[in-house]
Amino acid sequence: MSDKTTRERIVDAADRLFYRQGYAHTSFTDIAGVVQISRGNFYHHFKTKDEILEAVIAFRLAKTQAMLERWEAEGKNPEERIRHFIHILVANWDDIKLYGCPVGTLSTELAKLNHASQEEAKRVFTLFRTWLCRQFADLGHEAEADELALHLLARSQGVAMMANAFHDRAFVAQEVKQMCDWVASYAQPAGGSVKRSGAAKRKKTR
Amino acid sequence: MSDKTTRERIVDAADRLFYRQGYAHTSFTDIAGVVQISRGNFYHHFKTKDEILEAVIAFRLAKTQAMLERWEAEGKNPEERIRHFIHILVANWDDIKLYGCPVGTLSTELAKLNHASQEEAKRVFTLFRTWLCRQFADLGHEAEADELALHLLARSQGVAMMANAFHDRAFVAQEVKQMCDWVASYAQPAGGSVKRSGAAKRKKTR
DNA sequence: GTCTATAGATTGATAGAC
DNA sequence: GTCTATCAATCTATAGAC
Repeated sequence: MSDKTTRERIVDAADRLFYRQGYAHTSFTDIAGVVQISRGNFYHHFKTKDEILEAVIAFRLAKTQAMLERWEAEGKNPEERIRHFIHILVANWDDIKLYGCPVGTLSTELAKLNHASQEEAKRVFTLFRTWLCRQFADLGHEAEADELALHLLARSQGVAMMANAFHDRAFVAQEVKQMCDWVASYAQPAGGSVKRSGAAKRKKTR
Repeated sequence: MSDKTTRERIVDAADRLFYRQGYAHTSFTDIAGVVQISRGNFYHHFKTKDEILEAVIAFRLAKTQAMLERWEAEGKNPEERIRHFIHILVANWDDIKLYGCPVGTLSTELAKLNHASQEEAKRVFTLFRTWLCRQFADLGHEAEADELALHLLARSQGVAMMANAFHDRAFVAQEVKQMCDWVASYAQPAGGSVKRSGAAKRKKTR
């Protein structure tokens, strides 16, 4: 931690503060307070506040990419890999409860600000989407892979939103289980007697 | 429009601006520009910016309540009423694409600001939740009604988030159809041969 | 009820000493 | 590379004339 460059420490602090307070509401004073440098010193590392945001987004993109590659290596099969994604909701419960999903909340905030970096921020979503898409394709559902990826992305975003609004951990756990079951229904050999549609139409009785 | 009181015009303008720009990023100057009054004149109607937010939230609660009562009266049965809810995503597509869901985005912003009115803002969610809960109960699913309401609320929030991020109208239409089909599966006489999963399944021991 | 003028604090950003 | 001092703009909020 102490061997990080000042620039890295600024990005680290800004990353956390943008997540917890929002971008617009986080000031140089806030970041300086965490990093323990003077406000003037900022401008040796970044010319504008927007540049800090760009660095934070690049940082998040890199972190996300690394995480997806880790899941890719660790998961024994696509189903297990997708479950890794779904379980973010459980693993990050404490943060999501308080601040929502970092990807979704930054995306919506920048959209409202009509910020120049909004498209770049949405690329974090695209990383997940593309990765999930490939997993579903590997499960043998090439034709609908992207559609399934978007569907799962939407559901996890919705659950994160409800978690933030209602702080109901049992609901999150239940939705996580449902999503895992839904993925499992796509991991079965296709073309059999098991039918599903969209969300998860039908599942065999247990 | 022109026969509205100045106070009402302020709340109207603030409502729209808070939605499109976010609360923190909307200034008195912005609102004054829309309402066409001087900044000083604000304080004759509201003591603080927070008071404007309170009025906006109260306004949204009243609007939502009225809308739910309209759906209640217009819908011939619970299934049709719930479809009214789902179709907000289609009816408000243009706004959602640009600014997301007004309920969800205000809720997450106030959570990040740790704003005093955050709980009040979340009550809009609760209005929908309670209303949906009663519809599912009327469909004969009392035991799991609240769970189903939360599930549907989460899904619509997730779809709104994806709509805002990817601007994919076809995806929204498809998800809307899936949600309607899902509701329909609960409108069938229970205990028959139609099986559903998703939120549907019997609640397990908890 | 609406205005102008302005206070007082904070914002993002700059200049220059060390 | 870090600091202090400071600028100009903007913010919420107040005071007082009309």
